[in-house]
Amino acid sequence: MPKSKYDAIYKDLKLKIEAGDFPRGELLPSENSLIPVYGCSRNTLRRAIARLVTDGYVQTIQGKGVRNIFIPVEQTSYTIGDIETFKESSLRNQKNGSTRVLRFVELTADERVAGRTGFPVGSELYYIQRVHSLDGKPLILNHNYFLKSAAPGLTPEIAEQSIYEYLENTLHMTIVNSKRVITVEKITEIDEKYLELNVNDYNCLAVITSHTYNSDGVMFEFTQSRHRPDYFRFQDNALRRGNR
Amino acid sequence: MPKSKYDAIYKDLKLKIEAGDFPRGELLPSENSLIPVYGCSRNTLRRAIARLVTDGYVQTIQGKGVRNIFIPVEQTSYTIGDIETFKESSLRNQKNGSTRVLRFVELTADERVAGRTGFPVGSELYYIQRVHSLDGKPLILNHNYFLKSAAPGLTPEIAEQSIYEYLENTLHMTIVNSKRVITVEKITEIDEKYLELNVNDYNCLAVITSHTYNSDGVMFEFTQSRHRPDYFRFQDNALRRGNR
DNA sequence: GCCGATTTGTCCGTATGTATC
DNA sequence: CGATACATACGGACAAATCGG
Repeated sequence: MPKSKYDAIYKDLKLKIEAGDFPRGELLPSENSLIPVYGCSRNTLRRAIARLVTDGYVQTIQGKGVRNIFIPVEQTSYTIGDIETFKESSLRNQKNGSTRVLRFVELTADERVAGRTGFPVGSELYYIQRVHSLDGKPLILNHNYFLKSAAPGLTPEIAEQSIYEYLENTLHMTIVNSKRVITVEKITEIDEKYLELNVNDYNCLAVITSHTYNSDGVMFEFTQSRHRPDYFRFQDNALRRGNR
Repeated sequence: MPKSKYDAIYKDLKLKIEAGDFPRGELLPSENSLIPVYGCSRNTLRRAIARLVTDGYVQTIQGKGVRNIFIPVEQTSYTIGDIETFKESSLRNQKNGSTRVLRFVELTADERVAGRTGFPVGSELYYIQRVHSLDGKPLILNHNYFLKSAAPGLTPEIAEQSIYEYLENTLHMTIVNSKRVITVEKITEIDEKYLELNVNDYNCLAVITSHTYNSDGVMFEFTQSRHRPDYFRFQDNALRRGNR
């Protein structure tokens, strides 16, 4: 359900582009010709197009038009500049995702935990360790830390389903943004065990470290996601802004 | 030099935030109070703020205000959602970057090259192999393919300086966007040799594969950047758009 | 090279909706 | 409930780039 007019236009254009309704590499109909089609103002249409630009679907050239540069990509990619839960990603890829909870404990942040996560010393936290599998193959080992005061009532049962669903739908929390860092790290014995890896094969893996914020401005989650290197794929569309 | 009014406001607010002029975690002055400060319309101010949101500097909450969520980060990070050249990155980090050209050849894309790069079979290409070092330490091994028709006149001398500077300032090409994929791959003998790695230590590295487009809509560059795993850092700020 | 038509980029003012307090 | 703050939407004006005659 589109939450606004420009969002509806954005989604419609996106679908049409994905469906190949516009020739690849060519220009889309001009803004002025699309305005009557959608019955909107120019600003509204331009807002929809701006989103397509950041998605890497089109590029705009002043004086010429809007070029379709969409290329169908591997659907198996893990994430694309948006916050997406494992469950959402599984559904999008029409795969059979499953989650196993390895550990579920409550703890108080000491110096060591505080330094690692960024939570203040003394914070009451949930620490959850989970393995995400796709079609039965373990792909991701997750270490989650949730601030208990912001995400109260978490249980192992919820962790096995979807924590974000619980936070958003039951607690009505609004998740806003997530600062992520991707690095490559050495494999630990825990990784080796739960991701069924062999040091003699790959001896490192991809790690996504993220600090996630809600609309109260509190960092309520720290997560370290450890990904099997042979299945890890992270996509991005970068724009050149330069100093011009 | 700001290229527009909203860009000037964006840069000014960004600097003020980085300088700590606004209390961290608190709300910025409201839009209405900033409008007279900058002498602009509300739309223009909101456009500047929208950029700060995508940068992860602030978050906006309807009915409340704009919260400063800036956290100073490691400057050593390689890249942040923008296309940045190695030279620009070195300067930003105030490091002493240097580039060594290992190979510089012209070739015609055969089946194998075409499949790997995405250029059509028969394309005339430059193939350039380079090592980027920071403070004398080799960090990145680059395999660049440039479309000769779009980037004519490349030389090893240019490749040792900055190819993008040549493309943008001399050829007046406008670089628009770059589709990137990050993966983790096994080390090859070439990596081992030029990045001074040891298989017994790390046996894989971070790989950024990118397809870059100019304003003519032609993919003129394919590049594979192979990064030392112990120095690789990729930052990102993801926004939760969900389905709400 | 100039001119005019087309197309995107920037900016403004206003009105209305919605969430917070 | 009212005041405040951000979100959406509209319409208009002018600038800047592109392209064809």
